[in-house]
Amino acid sequence: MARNASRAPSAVRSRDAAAEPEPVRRRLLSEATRLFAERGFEGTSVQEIVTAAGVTKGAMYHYFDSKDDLLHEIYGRVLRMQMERLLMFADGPGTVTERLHAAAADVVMTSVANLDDSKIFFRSMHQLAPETYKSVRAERRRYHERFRDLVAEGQREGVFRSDVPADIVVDFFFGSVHHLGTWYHADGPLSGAELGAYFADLLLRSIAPEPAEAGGS
Amino acid sequence: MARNASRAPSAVRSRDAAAEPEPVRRRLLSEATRLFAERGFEGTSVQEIVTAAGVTKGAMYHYFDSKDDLLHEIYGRVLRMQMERLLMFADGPGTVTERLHAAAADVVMTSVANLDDSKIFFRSMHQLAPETYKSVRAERRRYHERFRDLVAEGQREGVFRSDVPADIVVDFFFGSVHHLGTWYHADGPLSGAELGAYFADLLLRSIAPEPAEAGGS
DNA sequence: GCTGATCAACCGACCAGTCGGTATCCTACC
DNA sequence: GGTAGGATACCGACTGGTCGGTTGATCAGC
Repeated sequence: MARNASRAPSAVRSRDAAAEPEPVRRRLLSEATRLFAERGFEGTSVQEIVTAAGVTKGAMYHYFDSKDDLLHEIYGRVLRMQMERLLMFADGPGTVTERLHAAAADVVMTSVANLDDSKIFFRSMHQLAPETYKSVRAERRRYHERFRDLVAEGQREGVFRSDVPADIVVDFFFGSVHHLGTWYHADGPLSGAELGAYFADLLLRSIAPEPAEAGGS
Repeated sequence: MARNASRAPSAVRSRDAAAEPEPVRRRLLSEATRLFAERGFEGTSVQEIVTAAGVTKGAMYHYFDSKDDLLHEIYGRVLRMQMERLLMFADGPGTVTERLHAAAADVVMTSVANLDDSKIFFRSMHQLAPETYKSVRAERRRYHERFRDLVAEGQREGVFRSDVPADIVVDFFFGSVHHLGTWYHADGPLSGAELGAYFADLLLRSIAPEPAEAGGS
């Protein structure tokens, strides 16, 4: 399994660390990510991936069960990272408005920082085997639910409007986030942080309560 | 024998329109749309498409230059329809707020009414040949630009906030729209019209100017 | 000298596109 | 009103090539 993936056998193994900055498994993952983002999952052959990583198919099938498994691993990494960061903000300090703003801006920033992952996610997810596909969707759903709970919390407190279901707000917002891969360019005039600020701002404004508007229940 | 697939030709060709509800070309397009949405472009073989349409490959290559061309035709139909509807609202009567709201709600409704097209669009666009890809993107850009001009018009009039660039507002909104295909289900509790109303409302609110807040120019 | 890591050659399945052929219809001229 | 001749619509076997995955051999470190 992923035995050597995490820890570098510092001493003898690869004596010159610079010669092989990434172990084979990791190199396969990052090259596959790049190629899948560029040409799609079906448009990339296993041969292209292993050539890019400087190994042969035998090495790839030593570390991964299948091409499908490779894609699944890419998804797993992204999902774990995003969930971890969301929890950090959602369960952190501050008002619900501040926490939602921070989480929203953060997911935009990490999405543009890992734009290849964003491109792959929705373009290739349906290529996974049905079972794998389901597990990825389930994890994705858990993420959305935590985000939705944050919105619902603000609605209960009365700091967000309640006349739009929290689920719809979340789908609305994440549609925008997930589509960054189709138009954002890192070499454009807009940094990830700036874009995150804009997006978080648009989200918060769209669910801000009416300031005047007499009435309530 | 696929001869019996379409009953008509025996007597008087297909003067009786009901005998063959869809001509071959149209049947190929609609079956291809369904299958591309279900399995992706690369995941669908030409053989599967023609079998579903009840014809053979010869028929498909009689009407289309290539598998690529088939996808291009699907895109062309969608793009023409959407642009036509956008212009109807954007150049129609009403205040800029009313026109933007109507256009936004409409594009959501037509997207869920043709959900297969939505699914295909961003999942398979990059599979097109480079030249075809460019022309589709160019037409898509023209659509976005018209929408952006509508937002910019409201900003100039002062009925929308100007502290978020109109381009970003449009990318934000269309991200949400384009992702409907990944989560919306026609048999869910939410009709296309309801969803359109919610989305258009979220958009309009996100760019509504500060009501109180002394000072704006 | 065993074990995990990696290689190179290979295989069966599949796929987009081609091509020679057939059936039906349209037009025009007799 | 019969028919020749061209055009249109469609068939289905075939081809050249690619792809995911397998296998037996080899290499390097303990």
